[in-house]
Amino acid sequence: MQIEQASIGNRLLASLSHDDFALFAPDLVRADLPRRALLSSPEQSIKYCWFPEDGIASMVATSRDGQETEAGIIGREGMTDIAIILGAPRTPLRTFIQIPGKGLRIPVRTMISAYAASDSVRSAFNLFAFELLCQIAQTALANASYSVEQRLARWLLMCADRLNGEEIALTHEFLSVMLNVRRAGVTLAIQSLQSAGYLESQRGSVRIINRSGLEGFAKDAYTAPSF
Amino acid sequence: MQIEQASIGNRLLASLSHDDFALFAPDLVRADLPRRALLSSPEQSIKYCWFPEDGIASMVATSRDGQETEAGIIGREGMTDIAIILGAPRTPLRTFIQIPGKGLRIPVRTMISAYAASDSVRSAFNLFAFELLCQIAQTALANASYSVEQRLARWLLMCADRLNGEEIALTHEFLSVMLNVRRAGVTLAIQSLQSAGYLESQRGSVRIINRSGLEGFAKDAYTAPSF
DNA sequence: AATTATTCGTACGCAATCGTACAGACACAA
DNA sequence: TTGTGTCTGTACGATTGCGTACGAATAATT
Repeated sequence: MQIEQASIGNRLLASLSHDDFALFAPDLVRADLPRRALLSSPEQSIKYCWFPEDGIASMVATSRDGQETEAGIIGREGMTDIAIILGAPRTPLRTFIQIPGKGLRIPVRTMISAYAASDSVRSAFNLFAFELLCQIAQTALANASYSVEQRLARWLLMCADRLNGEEIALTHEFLSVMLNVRRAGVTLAIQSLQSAGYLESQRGSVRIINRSGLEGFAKDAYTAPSF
Repeated sequence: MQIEQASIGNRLLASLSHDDFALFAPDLVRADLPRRALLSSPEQSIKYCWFPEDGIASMVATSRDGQETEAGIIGREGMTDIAIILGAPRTPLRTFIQIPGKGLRIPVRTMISAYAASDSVRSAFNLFAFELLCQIAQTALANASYSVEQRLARWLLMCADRLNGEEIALTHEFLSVMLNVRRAGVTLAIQSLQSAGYLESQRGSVRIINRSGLEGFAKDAYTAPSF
């Protein structure tokens, strides 16, 4: 009944040693991650950490006046709510499912004790925390320096890195919130990338058809992930 | 000859227990932090972690095509090169001194072993790492959502939080690099904040004279620090 | 099949910011 | 004092992206 490590699609969990994994296994539960599922928010205390196996979670920075922008995304390479392992009881960041999929969840308490119990768990998770920090810093750079089209290109590439296909199921409206630009701006940007031959798009979905071209267009807004 | 904890102006170090501090004390060296001093960069491996006591260090995200934007700042509330404690051998972020001051440095090796040796050191430093992550996420939000004037206001407030006076010695040119805007844009923004009565500025320096007014102007671009 | 809700394409004027340039003000050194 | 370099104020057109709005296309529902 317990989940076997070999069956796990999340790379962070899969990379753990057998002994380390045993700290998690008894409390791991696999579950679907439906679109818009709220995994954590500033208002409520965190119950579970999630390890996505498919789909993408989005970390969003918000301000009281209603602004919100995506700071980073998390897929099968990582985990949600890094706040927990870093010892913060709450987080100012909202995390929710952007592209549905499935994943494994574990109670916060188990997460904390596993982190405390093993040096190697700590180092694996700390490293992911730092990767996340760097990703967020890149987002800050991209938001300040690059055009809407380039930021969109970056975003699509980062999504594709974390998914199985090159098909990304999202509406323009949704993308506009992530990038903090007009919905109409997304439409134009997608058209532009499409007419350059990098994408195909239908209602509610975008497909990358020329990945290297898209990378070239995004320039240094996008840097390939280290995982 | 060893530095006494009571004499320390860095809050992260000062907050450690006596025993924890003893892990650092033998290798701590106080030194000046002159303007533009490079504390770490992607190209070279990190030798020391720094604990500023006065002055401000800036973490900058860069891309090969020459864009650079500040992701976050570090003053006496924290330490530079969080990468070290999170186990990353290198960092994509450049850290350098923006406002000169002084601080304490410690060899990376000592830092790592102190982190490994004590649960309470770990939790103090992890918490700072998370605060930094949140600060960077806020920067990403600010860059995407707020005007140059508001971003400038945020930045000045964050600096003032980490300094002793309300005097901030920086040129427009320098600020323009931090915020990734035109130098002329900074001049206009400063004039605007000045004519609203929030600031005084002279060549090479800005002084906040109405802090609460400035906070009101910055709106939710700025959130007061938790330290 | 008809109706309703979502999503997308497109348009328009407007505001913010850019890139660039140049001259005046100030600071420091010779 | 005079010169030299740095810093700041200002200008102007160009460009990007915004806010808004409306209709058309596509899905979902009755």
